[in-house]
Amino acid sequence: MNKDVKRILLEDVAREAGVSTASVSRVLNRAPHVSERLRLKVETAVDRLGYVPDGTARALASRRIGAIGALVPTLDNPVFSAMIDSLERRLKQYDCRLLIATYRYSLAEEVESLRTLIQQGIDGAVLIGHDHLPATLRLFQQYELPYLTCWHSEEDPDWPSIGFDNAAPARGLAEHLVALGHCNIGVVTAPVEGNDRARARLQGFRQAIEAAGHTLPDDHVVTVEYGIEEGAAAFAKLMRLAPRPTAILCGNDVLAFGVMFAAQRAGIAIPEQLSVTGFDDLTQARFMQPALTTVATPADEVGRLVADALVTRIQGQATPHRQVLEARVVLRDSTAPPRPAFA
Amino acid sequence: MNKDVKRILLEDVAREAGVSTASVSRVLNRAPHVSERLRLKVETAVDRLGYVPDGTARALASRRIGAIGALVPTLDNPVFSAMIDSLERRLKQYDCRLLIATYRYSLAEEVESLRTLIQQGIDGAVLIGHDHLPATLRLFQQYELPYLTCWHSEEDPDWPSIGFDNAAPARGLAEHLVALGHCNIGVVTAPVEGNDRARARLQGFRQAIEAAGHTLPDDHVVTVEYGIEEGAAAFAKLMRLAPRPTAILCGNDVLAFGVMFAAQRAGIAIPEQLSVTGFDDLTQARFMQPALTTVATPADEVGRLVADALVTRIQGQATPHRQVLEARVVLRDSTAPPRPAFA
DNA sequence: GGCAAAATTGTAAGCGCTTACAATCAAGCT
DNA sequence: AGCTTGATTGTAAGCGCTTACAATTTTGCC
Repeated sequence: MNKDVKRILLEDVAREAGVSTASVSRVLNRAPHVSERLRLKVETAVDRLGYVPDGTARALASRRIGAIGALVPTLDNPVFSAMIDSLERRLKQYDCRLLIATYRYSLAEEVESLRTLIQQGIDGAVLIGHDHLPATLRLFQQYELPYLTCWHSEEDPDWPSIGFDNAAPARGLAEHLVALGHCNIGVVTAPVEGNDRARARLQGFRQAIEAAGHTLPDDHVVTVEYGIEEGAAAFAKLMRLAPRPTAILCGNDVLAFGVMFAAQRAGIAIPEQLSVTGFDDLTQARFMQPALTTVATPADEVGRLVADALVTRIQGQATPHRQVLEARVVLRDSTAPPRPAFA
Repeated sequence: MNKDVKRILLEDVAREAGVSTASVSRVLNRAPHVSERLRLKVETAVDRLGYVPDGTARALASRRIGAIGALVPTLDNPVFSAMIDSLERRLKQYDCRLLIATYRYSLAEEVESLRTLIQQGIDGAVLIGHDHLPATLRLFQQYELPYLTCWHSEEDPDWPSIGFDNAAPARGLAEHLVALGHCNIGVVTAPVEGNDRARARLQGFRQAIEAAGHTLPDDHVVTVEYGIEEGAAAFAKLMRLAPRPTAILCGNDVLAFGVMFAAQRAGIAIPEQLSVTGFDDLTQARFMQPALTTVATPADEVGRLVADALVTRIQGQATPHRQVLEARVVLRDSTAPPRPAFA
């Protein structure tokens, strides 16, 4: 928007059409009680003049922005970029734009980013996960802003959500390993602080292992940042244990890829000598050698539903407080019974 | 922003501080000619009241938005999400937000998205690549909006750019294959229409091959959409040729992954029986078995520099019309001399 | 100390649109 | 025909901030 361009204003359209500015505004905003004749006159004038409404003035006068904010830990993670991608496409259908802010898994930065977004103007916001600072909630309340969380399924009156259960499929994965006969299982997890998804998955792993009468000692749980290298490093650490774990549960696919690559390099055969599982079902997972057993997360669906629900809420209508989608275990070829007493 | 919240206005701050609204505004906007005493009074009042300025009003009055738009083909591609990620982080340092719109490689949709962004308010925009419709340029000119393109290095007075040469490293890759002794080379490319990067890479491949006195027949060039599956399908198609190519140049890493996976599945050894190259150097590339020879693209650097340059331009200062960064061939283990007369 | 120039602060007019409310008009009744 | 009712359109007051311009204060200098 430039100050020295002589722009065509709503007022000009009104003059051209021989009607009041209010009428033009009504036509433009599809208000009820507008006669066909008026609409026609205005529409003719609009494209004769090539009028383009000014979004900032509209926002100020109407207290509506036409944009929502999305706060994600990072776009580097394909599950988030996939979700954002589908969210953005859907929002477009509602003439709603998308403001993105990342916070590198720092909840404090999340609050700050949210504050900025609100201040600059958004009609609503979506957050990832269930872990947030109290200040985040307060901002939403203070500004009476519609909001949603996603990617988890916690029941919480403060946080409406659209997501899936992270613990259950994690449990499923671990039960699968236990059923195959594994009793010495290692876990690679992302840092759980401020990351309820990672925490839920870890808990799911642990529950299933302990329910089967085995244990998950502290030294069998390796926490690393997100990344293939990090997964590889975690593998190395777990392989120093004696006896070596016969299976490794990973908090996400990327860590699993790292484990698999490192195992390959170390000459450890998957799944014969080591079973490995992931979580997310990135496209790559099916193509790994062997294909990775993991959990399929509905990234596209989450994005789409979040768009629908948030827009609905912004329009003042209610939407379900909690929508739980399915995240299903996908058994492939990276898991097998442990090798009989080799380790 | 909600209509029924009784919000604290700049006027309230002015009253509380016992100064005029103009003074408050000046302090808030770090204007020159403000005494220390005034600043102190205002700042005290601001945090006593917990005042938060209204972005929409500010935007309307000042004709500045505090946001830039980014138009990308898709966020599904990790190189773009990485670039956007770094762009967003850098913009945050300038107190500038990021609006994202995707257009699924449809230039017509790109124009429409840009129009929407402009209409709703942005201070500038960044586009991917050099291929755009004339209407896109016209929008920028009509609104006198600062803009930038990235991810390419074409010299063009209409399109300032920050990127890298796509053709040169592609040529480098092909020359490398030729030097190894390959003379029957296949190419897998993304659709080149509206995608100058893909086109430049393809041209680079062709130039090097023909410069070496070989040919690149039409049936040796397979065009597929982005995706691992698509890469695998392209592999299958190329392997139906007789004699089979001894090397495959891929337009990007993801296609190369697809080729590699399919080759593995087909029992064709890389690089012994088939050399493969990618483009982008995604993290995965180094971890493939064998590690993928590819081209490292400076996604983070592009994001950072785009933020810097765009903000500078928005402030009315000039920046270089064209910045060419380095995209370097990374030789790894997926290429080798062709097997002596086996095919 | 007195005056011009520079620095600081205040006044008030917008920025371009929406919308409450008032005014007008057509239609339906008795 | 006269009145009520509801649909349509117009009037004009903001939305909350910035900034040109005017007013005021301070500073520098002779």
